[in-house]
Amino acid sequence: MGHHCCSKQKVKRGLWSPEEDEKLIKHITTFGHGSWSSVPKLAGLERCGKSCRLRWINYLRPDLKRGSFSAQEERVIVDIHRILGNRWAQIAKHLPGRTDNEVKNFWNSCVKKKLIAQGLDPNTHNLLPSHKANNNGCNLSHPKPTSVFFVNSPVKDAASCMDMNIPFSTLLSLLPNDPNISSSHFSHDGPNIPIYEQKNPNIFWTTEEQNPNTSFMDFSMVRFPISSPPSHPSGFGIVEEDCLWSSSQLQPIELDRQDDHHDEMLQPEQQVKKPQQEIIKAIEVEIDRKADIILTREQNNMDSSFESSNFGFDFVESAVTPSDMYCNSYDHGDEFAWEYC
DNA sequence: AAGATCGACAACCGCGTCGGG
DNA sequence: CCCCGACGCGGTTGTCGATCT
Repeated sequence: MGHHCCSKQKVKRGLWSPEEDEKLIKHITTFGHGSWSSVPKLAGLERCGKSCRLRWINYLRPDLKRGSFSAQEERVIVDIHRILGNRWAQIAKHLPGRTDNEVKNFWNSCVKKKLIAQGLDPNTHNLLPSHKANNNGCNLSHPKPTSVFFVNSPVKDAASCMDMNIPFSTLLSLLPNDPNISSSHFSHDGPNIPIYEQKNPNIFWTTEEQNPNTSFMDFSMVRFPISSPPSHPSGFGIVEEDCLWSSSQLQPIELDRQDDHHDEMLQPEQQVKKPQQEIIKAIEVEIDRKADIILTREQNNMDSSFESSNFGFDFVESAVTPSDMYCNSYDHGDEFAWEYC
């Protein structure tokens, strides 16, 4: 039985033999792949085009980096995953020589387990409910730290945080349309920037007024509470999806929507109508740019203590420190450690 | 030594998107 | 505007070697 994608052909399945690899390499290096559907026939392979493509991309490509992931690569993966969720192809783009499949496998077999062992939900990068319960009030049953989360050295200077500002707008393509979410109040550190409030009482969530200890991600001037609810794997299911902010100009961009209550805060000239696809594209570009910054910083600052950063201290702190939990942080050589008690 | 289990990773499957006819 | 094929992506399954019992 052939694949549904190439039912007319007799195709072989399963692992590739060295002979098949050789044929495919020879064909592609000579002629290029062109249309993948025609590759099997031209290369003399009894495989479907899809299988050839996968074999080439994931295994035979000459620019692939083989071998296990470095600690640096691991950190990059965790950092980008925190923003993007399971968007393996996007993550892999920022790890030269690595494929989406490789990143995905590495995540599932290794990183995921590490995060769980640290009491973190691998989907949201927040503390697991069981750990929250165990750690409430620093009770006597846990006189010592129960888990330590090592993060790359935090940034202490605002300039770095500014550089590392996570594209607030980039998050939005990932967001669910959650009726429980509204932009309920605004911060005035700079331009009118909304801070969103999760209304679902079942979800752990605070606002600045409610709890002064609440952590915020600092995206340039955008203050963004990130005790993220589990409504989205990326952990950012907290912003109304139809309203975007340009990270460069910090202007809200309204998507097609009539009943939007954000209008009251916008000057008419600030309201920019754009097709959603166009905005999503722009967001993708911004994701790439920011992820490149992350990668560059990882590469440049492996040995420094307080100069390197993933997303900056605020980001990491808020990602792992719910406001109702007591946390200690301390310098741990070239890493920074959080201990939950 | 042999079978069971586990982990890593290769490969497959199904679905969404895009572009050409 | 619709259809269809190609492609890309993420989730899942399969395979195989290592380790355990």
